[in-house]
Amino acid sequence: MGRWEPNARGRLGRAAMELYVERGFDQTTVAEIAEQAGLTKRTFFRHYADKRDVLFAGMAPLREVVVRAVAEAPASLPPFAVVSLGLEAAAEMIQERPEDVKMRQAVIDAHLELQERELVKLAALAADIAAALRGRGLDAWPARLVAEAGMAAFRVAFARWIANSAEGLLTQVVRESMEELEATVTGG
Amino acid sequence: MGRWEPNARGRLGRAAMELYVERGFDQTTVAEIAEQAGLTKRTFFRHYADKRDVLFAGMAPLREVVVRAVAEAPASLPPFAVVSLGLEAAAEMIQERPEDVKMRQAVIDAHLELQERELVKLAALAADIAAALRGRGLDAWPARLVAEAGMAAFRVAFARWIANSAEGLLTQVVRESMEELEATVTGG
DNA sequence: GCATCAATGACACTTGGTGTCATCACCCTA
DNA sequence: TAGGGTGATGACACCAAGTGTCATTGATGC
Repeated sequence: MGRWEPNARGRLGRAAMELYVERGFDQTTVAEIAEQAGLTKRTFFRHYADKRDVLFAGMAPLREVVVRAVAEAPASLPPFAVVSLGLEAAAEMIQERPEDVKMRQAVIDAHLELQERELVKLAALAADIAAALRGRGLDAWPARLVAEAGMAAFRVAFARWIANSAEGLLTQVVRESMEELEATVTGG
Repeated sequence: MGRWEPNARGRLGRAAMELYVERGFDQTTVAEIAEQAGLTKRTFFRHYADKRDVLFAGMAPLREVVVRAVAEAPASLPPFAVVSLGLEAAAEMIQERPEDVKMRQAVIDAHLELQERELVKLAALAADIAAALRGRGLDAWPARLVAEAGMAAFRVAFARWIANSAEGLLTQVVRESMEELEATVTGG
């Protein structure tokens, strides 16, 4: 038993999510989050960079999974197929907890400032993918191009999956989105 | 001669840009901007939603140009070609003042919070394009998909144009980026 | 001249976020 | 077993972004 209750970060994160869902993101102050977690405002900012960071702290493992999938994809695969593989791996991870994901997304979709943060995080993910592609020998600009285009397809697939609960597995929607992109860009 | 100097909004915008360039975005307070423009902090927020808004207020005409180009494109053109046309129209507009654009972009690239805002603005532009495509009879999800993919190619082209001053006309870089996307997605 | 209106100023207030120092439990070592 | 780090937290002051509200002021229309 420590002087402090264990898992301060986890308590803060849970308290924040509860309040964000209950009363909305901007009707929640950091002081309230900290109080609910039995801590102080200052301590909140020691665990999370800012109020929005709570919603996006879980993306780190996602990045690892995607980058590994891209790096370990068969050398014979064309770049776009490699990106597709990586993003399907992400989809697999995401769809493990559909309810949590959808609740989180509802909070994000209700606040522009959270969508801003979401977009930079996804852009960072695209940059990671591009770096992994460069590691496979692809030139910098083509790598970035195919990574960003893949992320675009992924974003649309994710939105579609969120919007339509009967949509099935996210991996499947992502794969379809990739194929549809290929078809429509080719001249469909 | 009014009680107040004319063009308060313009003065605020110019003052803000000067200070952002001179000393950096977050070393500039709204009070300083207002003072330099001969106004008060409160008046700044009557003309701009927030400190970042100054950098993105000029995007409205861009949206109009792109949406019109998409709406008026020949009916026979496939969707991706239509998006390409729209974004080339945007490129044409942007490349009219290369120095201003590059200075503005240098400020944005130096601050993550500004990149956040840039990404939502571009996402909004993609949403506008998707809406224009729906107006041409395309279904919602494919419209969004091709609009987002086109914006991805545009973003990469723009970054490439900014990074390489000898790159020539932005319209040309955008067109090449679109073609490269098509080639690489098809299986290059 | 007089009422109205739009733009600005003045001012208080909330909140996010940071800097700084004190405190307290735990651990290691002599 | 005493004592000195160490790391996490609390306490507190502080700055700057952004908002609500009311007063002021010049222009405009009647």
